[in-house]
Amino acid sequence: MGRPPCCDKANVKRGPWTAEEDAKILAYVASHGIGNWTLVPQKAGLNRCGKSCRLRWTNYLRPDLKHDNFTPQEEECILELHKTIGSRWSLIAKQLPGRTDNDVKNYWNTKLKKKLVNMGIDPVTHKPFAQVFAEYGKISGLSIQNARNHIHLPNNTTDMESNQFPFSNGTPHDKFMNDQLQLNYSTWDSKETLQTHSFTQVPPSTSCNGTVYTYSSSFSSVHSHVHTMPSSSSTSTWNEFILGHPFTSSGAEQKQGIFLSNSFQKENPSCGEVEEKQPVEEASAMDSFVDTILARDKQMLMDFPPLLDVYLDY
DNA sequence: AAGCAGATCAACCGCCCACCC
DNA sequence: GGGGTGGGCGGTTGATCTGCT
Repeated sequence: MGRPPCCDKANVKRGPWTAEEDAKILAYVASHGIGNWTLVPQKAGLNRCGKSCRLRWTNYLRPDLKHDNFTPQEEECILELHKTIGSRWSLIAKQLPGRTDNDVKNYWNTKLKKKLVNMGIDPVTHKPFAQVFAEYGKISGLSIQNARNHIHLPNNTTDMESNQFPFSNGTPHDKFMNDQLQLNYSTWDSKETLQTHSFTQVPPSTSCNGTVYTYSSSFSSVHSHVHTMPSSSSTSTWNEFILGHPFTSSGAEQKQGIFLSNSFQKENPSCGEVEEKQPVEEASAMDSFVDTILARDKQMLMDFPPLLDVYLDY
């Protein structure tokens, strides 16, 4: 038995708000303030769901909202924060005065995601597609070339033209990656060095109120990295490691209280709580995670030999 | 000018969590 | 401690706008 609906959906108005309804919300908030939204429709004389009233207020009517286009500086903030904490739109929006989570989310989905894709960067991981594909092979225990064979990375156009796509779990991200693979295969070459990207800090003239981050791409070789990971003798648990990892969303969430209040905010008091610029090593963070998973997997197989007979396919 | 496709964004949905009793 | 509730959140939908043919 689920939770009862917050209102009688059959008898409340839905869809676009009229100026008259907006005026009622504004008048109500002006005299009563914000809070107890379930009572707002009744008290304000609106035939709307309370939740809908709250959304209308927070996303549109709030006097402190900006309704103009996103600035390049705001864009850089969003990119940097999304790279660090993922699609935590409300957290990102809090760093952008006058913007709502809905604004940021829409801007990301309609503009920034495409922009990254055009740059050859996977908007989910913020890593070059080539690197993501390479890691897919790595997770499967395959070399890049074998990965290409295993997941049908394109040696030539025929694979792609025959619609054999590697990401086949049916998740939205898989579908997206397949789409991007299709879009990018013609220029991709596994022998080519992999593309990495990083933020370059530009002297603080404008900014997300201070520091400008230029999202740039460059071609370079991919290096393996030595990573910290929980050893079998470590007192920390695997779960703690994952939770504590700054580039997993949960880890970022845990740490946001720390990094969001540190140096960046000092330098950028209003845009504020953005992580200090990370150097190129950041791009390897996901490598670290993947490598660690693989190492742990290996350890498990050693600990539990019967599992050696089981084919583990991620 | 009409029709269509893609882009945009306001609004909704449903889940989750913190808070209160 | 546990259940109920309000509010917050991320994902999704769909109406409208815009540009192209």
